[in-house]
Amino acid sequence: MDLSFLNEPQRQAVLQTEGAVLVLAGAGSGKTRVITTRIAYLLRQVSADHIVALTFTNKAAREMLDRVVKQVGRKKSKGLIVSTFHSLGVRILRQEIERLGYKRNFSIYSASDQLRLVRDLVQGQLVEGAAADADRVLWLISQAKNRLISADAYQPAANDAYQQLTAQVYPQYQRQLKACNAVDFDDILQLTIRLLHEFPEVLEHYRLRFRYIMVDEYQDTNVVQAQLLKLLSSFHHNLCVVGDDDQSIYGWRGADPGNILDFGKDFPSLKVIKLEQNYRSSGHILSAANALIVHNKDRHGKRLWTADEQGAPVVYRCCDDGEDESTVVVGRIHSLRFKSQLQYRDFAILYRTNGQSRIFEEQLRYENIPYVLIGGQQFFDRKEVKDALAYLKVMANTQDEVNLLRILNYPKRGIGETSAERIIQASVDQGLPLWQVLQHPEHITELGDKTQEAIREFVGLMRRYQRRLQQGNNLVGDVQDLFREIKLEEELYRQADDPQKARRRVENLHEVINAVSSYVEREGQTTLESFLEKVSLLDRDEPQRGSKEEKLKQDAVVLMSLHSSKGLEFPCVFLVGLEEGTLPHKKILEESGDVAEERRLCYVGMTRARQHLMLLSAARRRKYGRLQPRDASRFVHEIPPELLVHEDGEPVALPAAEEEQLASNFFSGIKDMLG
DNA sequence: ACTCATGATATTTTT
DNA sequence: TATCATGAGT
Repeated sequence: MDLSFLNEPQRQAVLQTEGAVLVLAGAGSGKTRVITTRIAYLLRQVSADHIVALTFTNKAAREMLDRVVKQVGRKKSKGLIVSTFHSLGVRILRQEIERLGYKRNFSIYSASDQLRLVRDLVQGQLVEGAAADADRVLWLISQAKNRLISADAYQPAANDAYQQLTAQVYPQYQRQLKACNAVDFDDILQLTIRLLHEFPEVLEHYRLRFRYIMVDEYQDTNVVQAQLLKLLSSFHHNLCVVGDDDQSIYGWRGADPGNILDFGKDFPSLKVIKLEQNYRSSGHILSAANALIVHNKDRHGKRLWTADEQGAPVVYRCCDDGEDESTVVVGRIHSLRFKSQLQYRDFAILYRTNGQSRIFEEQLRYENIPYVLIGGQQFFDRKEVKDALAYLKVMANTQDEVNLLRILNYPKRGIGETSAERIIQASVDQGLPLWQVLQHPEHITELGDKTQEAIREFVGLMRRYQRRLQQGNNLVGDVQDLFREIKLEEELYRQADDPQKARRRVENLHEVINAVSSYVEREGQTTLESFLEKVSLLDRDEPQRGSKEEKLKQDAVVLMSLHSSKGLEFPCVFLVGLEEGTLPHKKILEESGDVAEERRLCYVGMTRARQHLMLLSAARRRKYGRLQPRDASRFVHEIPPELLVHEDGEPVALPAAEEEQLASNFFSGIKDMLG
């Protein structure tokens, strides 16, 4: 096998197939290439179904699989598992979950489904000192699950009212989920672990099968995932993890950088390989990034280098205010686009919080520059989308009471809140699931004739479509007919105050149908269940309209948060809002004090840049309507001045030389067009 | 059941 | 400043 296209450490990482291996892969060091080549190399010795590669996003998984298929062909890669942790978990659960008392058609609850459940539970509780704050409770439950703390084992701190409330709600929440035959995101991993722990034959099956395990972005794993890996690799012990401790930016979500720092403790015979040669950024950019990250303690320690040129210097500029900052950035985009022959899509504006995008959007729109915004409110979080999906979810799992209640009277069909209350009461009294109770509205006393009729009609509708969908020969058509019959579109027009908004919502509704349609086309799958599973695992990168992937293809300036920029690269990056209180963020300074993670975030942003990197801050900024003075971020000061060109508020207009260059490029462009 | 006004609140968000 | 959730009023 030809490995000459790899550098020495890369080659080592590929060839070291046995035992525990930690590949410390710096930003832009070609780690995806290493992983895919490693898989290809393994495939020469073992069959595909003994190899599993885990990633964090579906997109990464898809890309990885594509590349492997390209290298070794479809036939040899058949049976290879390349998936996210969660997909692997669901796969195991669909097979084995009945052992834990769930049914195989369990639903996966989204954040909003969860929130609805918790809200109802919290309302029933009144703990002193805790306002009924479902968000916070849900967050605490999730944190607990991420640490593998079960409902019974949860120990609230005596002085924390929220934790006490959580202690009350957590077990109830878990019971409710089970009653709905539903699992939440954290459960997917948690329950998988439970299966492996409690049923040795299940563990035996998988640990025997998985002879070689590889993990990407290992710095982002949490305790549960680390444990899962330990279990799965406990027979063959061939576990290769790839990651970069300097890019660990999801600590707040339960990711434990300790996993990558202490990996050797669990695997004493560990081989460590460092990939430090960078193939992405210019020398200046790497020097500045290295200079920043050395301020962190507790790291494996890496120094990125490049064989390429030093390139353009990294520029820092302190602007007057936010407005000024946006003008400078947009002005620079204009000039660089001509000077360096860049397209719009080669520029990225990165910020700490999504709220910072607005001012740049305004400026870009004013200058007629196309842009795409990544992040913010997600497609599947929109109300109209959730409502539409709720119908489908209930058809797939009639025990899904959260969604059943959501659609019971939407669109309005004459089952008001009081009626709903009575139905719920009846369900509790009779000890039957809601769906059962609804089958016989006449058994519920106190329900008016009209309401009973409405319920009968609703149930009839649901069963009719359930039957159609189960036949499964026209998924798209069935969904379309359903939405038409319940008049969802009309409802959207009726609700909205302005027609603009309504049209946008209807469009989103159509996108749901498109999503079904493109899913059927792509996967050749036609069951409702499999579609819902895909959607629930938040495969937002499914190349449908509005996805991150699709957006990045257009020729438009990209705006996004630092978090969502990880894994991407751009010829030219603007890192904006480099101020104390924003990056590092105020909340961090006040609460966890984990400045190191903020520094890593800044580092991630800087290392996205290939040729041009500009850091910006503003001396004053409008915040919540008030103009506040701001200090430049400590991170700016941590980069030695000789690695950074400090550019002070000189006029935004182009210097004459650039003007000239611009004109000459313009003319040569015209010449090209004329042939 | 729907509208309107008030006030609290304002990180990041791979699955 | 913008948004959203909540509660009073129609």
